[in-house]
Amino acid sequence: MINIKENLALNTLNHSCAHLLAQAIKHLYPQAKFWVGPVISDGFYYDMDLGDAVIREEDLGAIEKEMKKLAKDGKRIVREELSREQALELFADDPYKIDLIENMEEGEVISTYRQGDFVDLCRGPHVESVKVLKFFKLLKVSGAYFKGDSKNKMLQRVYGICFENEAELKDYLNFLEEAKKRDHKKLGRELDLFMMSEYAPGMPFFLPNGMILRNVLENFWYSEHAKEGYQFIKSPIMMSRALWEISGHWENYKANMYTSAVDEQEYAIKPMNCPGSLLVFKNGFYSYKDLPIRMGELGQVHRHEASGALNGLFRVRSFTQDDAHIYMREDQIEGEVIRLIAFIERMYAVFGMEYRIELSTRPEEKYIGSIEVWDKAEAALAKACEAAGKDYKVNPGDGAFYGPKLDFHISDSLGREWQCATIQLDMNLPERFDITYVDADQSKKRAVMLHRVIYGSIERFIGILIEHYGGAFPLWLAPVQVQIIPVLPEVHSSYAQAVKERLEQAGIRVVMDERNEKLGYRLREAQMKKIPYSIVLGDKEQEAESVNIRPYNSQDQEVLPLADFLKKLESDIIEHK
RNA sequence: GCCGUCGUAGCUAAGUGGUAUAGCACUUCCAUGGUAAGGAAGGGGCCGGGUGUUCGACUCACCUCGACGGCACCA
Repeated sequence: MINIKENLALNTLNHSCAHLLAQAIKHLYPQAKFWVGPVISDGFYYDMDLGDAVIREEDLGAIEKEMKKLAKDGKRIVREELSREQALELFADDPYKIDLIENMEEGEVISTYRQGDFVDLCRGPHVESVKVLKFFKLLKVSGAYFKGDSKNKMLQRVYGICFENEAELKDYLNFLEEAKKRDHKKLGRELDLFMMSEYAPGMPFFLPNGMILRNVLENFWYSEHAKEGYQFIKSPIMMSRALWEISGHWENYKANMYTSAVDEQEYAIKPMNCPGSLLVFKNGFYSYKDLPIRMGELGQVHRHEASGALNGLFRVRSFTQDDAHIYMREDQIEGEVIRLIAFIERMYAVFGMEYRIELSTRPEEKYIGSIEVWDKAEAALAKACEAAGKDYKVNPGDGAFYGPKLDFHISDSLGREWQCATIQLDMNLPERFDITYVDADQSKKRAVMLHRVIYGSIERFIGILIEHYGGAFPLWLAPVQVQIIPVLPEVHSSYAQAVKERLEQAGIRVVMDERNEKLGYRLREAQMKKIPYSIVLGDKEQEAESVNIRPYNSQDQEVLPLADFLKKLESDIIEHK
């Protein structure tokens, strides 16, 4: 996917288009005061204060029209440089621009760009003339906090995007169309995967079809983790306040926790799985030879996320982390992380997903532990990436307060990125829970702890998969794998039933549609449900003990002996096709 | 939480100050079909919830719940 911000020509074009937007808005809403209008990866936006006026989605057409008119006029875009005093005078009636000017570094060149009757404070660069701004589209409106701070007043933001030619714009609009078609909320309803209820906002209900998908993913997860030497646990959903005080969640995370009083004791529903895992580790007694201990848990957590943050399966209040905590010696960090990177890569490859890694390092101010330990931990993560032959981008200061982390961003079939897997070193909880092992010299040593997830959250990952595959799941994941359609239900049902049982015995998820409907009608439904294989059974098939197969989204028909078809299904499923 | 939009049948939507429509789905009947919709009849609604204005509210106002697009949040 194209990143407008990183493409110099498109960046400039979009930046100029933001100015054109502001100019058009100034014409239509003369009271408008402007804050900033930067370029982003998907175009540009401009933040503004319109007083009491409100721009709605339906007003965008009129603004676009004004923009086209101005672009056609073809005014040149002229750069002017001026002194601080001149700038303050020029924007005297605009408190937002004054704010910008006053926050500029002493000695910084102050420049403006003028096009006809509109002038804006700006570093540039810009295109020569508004004439080249032809292929743009205003996309959405929203509120946005002044300076991005929720304590501040909310401004209005208009988003748009601009391209160099018609075809590129069209491609982009098609991409938006396609993304909309794949919306997991829509497909989740159409394919009966999950539902939401106003009685449990942000807490998805899995329907039978979605439950199959989920079970397949979980079973795959368990078996792959078993191969990697993981042990599995299940810790309670609800634990006493005393535990959360030890972990620090009571102090730092209480606002997002669901709590309840039981027998006059306070309890909290777990927002994270680590404390439960730590209790299990402490329940044992480990020698240096036992480490690393890899302790996995598909743990359901609840977090009271802000109402406005909820979004289908992507952001929920109840979700299941495919969590694991690895307890080890300091000298094992690098090897363990290398192993994890390979493991994560293997898991994602099954879904045909590429990924890139970001390394987040020690925060500037709020962090625990010594700089030496941080440096060591960061170096271990970086070294592991290098040893694994993986490029990574450093996010300075973006680590958690308790340790540095590696984040994995996967890209789906539309090129959109999602942060899923994460590997986090934790220098905090082992202290708080006094996690130790016995070393070779009989002394107690502090164990190092790693948190990691691969799917991230099962719910969210399912949402991503739905959009990634557009609801057309590969055979091994599909809730229904084969739809059997007897040509004449009354005549061919017994053969169809025999085929169904044969497939079921082999563990294939199969349904039969013996409704009294036309063949074309039933076939159409099977296609709309995106079932990988529709098989049609009539006289010919019955006589030859064969099946007539039509794969999803294909016009092709193939006739195979039943036994061959079954063999093909079984091997494809094993290979996660 | 904030800004904006929205909430009518299982789904997608239309609609008006006088208790409501369509398509798909569903049920029944007819049609007995070979690769994307055969025909007919029928059932189905606290018009998200509450309060108010009104002779009368699905429609107007206010409150509330929920959803969606962003913002903030995602230690």
